[in-house]
Amino acid sequence: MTHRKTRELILATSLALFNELGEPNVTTNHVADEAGISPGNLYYHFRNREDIALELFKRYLLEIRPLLVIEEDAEPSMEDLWLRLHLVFELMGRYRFLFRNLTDLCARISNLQRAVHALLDRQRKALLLMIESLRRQGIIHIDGHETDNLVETMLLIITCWIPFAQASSNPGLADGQAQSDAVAQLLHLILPYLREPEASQVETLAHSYRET
Amino acid sequence: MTHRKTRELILATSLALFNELGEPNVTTNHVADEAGISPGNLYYHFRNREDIALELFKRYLLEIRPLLVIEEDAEPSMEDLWLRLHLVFELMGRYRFLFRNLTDLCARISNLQRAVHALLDRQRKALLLMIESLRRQGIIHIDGHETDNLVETMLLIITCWIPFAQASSNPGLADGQAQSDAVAQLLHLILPYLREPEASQVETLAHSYRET
DNA sequence: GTCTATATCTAGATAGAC
DNA sequence: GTCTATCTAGATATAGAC
Repeated sequence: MTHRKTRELILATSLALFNELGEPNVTTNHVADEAGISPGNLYYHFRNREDIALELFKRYLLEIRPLLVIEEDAEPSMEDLWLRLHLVFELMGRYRFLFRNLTDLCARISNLQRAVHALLDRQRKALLLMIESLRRQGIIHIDGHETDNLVETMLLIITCWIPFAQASSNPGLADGQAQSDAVAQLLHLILPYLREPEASQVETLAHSYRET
Repeated sequence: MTHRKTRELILATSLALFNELGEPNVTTNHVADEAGISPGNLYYHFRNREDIALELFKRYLLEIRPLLVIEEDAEPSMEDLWLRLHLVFELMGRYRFLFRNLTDLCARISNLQRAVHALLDRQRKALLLMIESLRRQGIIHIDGHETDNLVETMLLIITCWIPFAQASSNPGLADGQAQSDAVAQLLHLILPYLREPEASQVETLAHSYRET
């Protein structure tokens, strides 16, 4: 087996186990066992478990980054945004161990705190650009002060929908139901500020979304 | 030292350390050391660390319960609700280790998952009664379907504002700034549905709240 | 690159003296 | 009730053979 392949196997196995059991509850032995390699071999490829988690976080970053790019002069429709949100939440679900206990991970892995902070800022800016754009198009009607609060609440939901779904015993984290609920929740947040016909459209969309 | 007193000392010391460092990062030795007793003594009073965490959770339940009682026919003003929310968030701050990684705690401590689930239901009902009451008084204008979404989002913020504040590196968790931010965030959530003059009042309130 | 064997270390937990 | 001493288990991490 080539170097690259074993490394990838370890990462894939770790991701699956981390997501299922929570990263703190998965030992390196457990990962090695599940991957069908020896513990020693695992330590040939990674310095420790934090190293694995950090690599997985980097990959998450690589995948999320393009989803946060909002063109300054773009004029996205509500459907564009809905699609975007959907992709973000789907991605988060695939790396859900990261969000299950973000605080502890940050405390344990050096540099992660800063990276997470930067990511939050990036998301905040993307949301702001998004709202601004909708406002320019006249789709949404909201004043500047309210915008800040709306953005912060959206950010909270985006950051925390996974632990909340788990606390609520929402079983649909793997099959995508929890993701749909969270997207619907976000859409509902901006509903009061939307003009017609977008308001009705979003309401219908969010409703049908919850059903799936 | 009487039995009761040492037990209380262990609980108080554990709560402080759990809040500061996160429950998974605090060992029984650490607690004993900080409390100025021997590790053996700690195990005389508690079976293990989970036992301590569980006892702290029970005390949290005892304190939160009266705050969730909403009289069926009560007619609370916005200020009553604001005060109520403030008390709830202050209490949560004092037991913040519980919310820092609720998912892991539930996974590790048997029966906690069920208790947390019951607590969430109780909170959901209290929020619903609260909204219903405001609606009966004509203070708030919102249809039934929207109410469910609003309640669920409020519940998410209540459950997750602590990990979010930590992820955002909000340093004010101990001094109460994060609590104020969270209360303001909740108030803003119902703002679009409020009639005048309550809307303006709440806006002013939330604004001044963030300043403190 | 991968294995087996093992060293090290830490936290959880208990026994028995006082 | 509290202490000291200690045992155990389990996880991390390394050494050295293949």
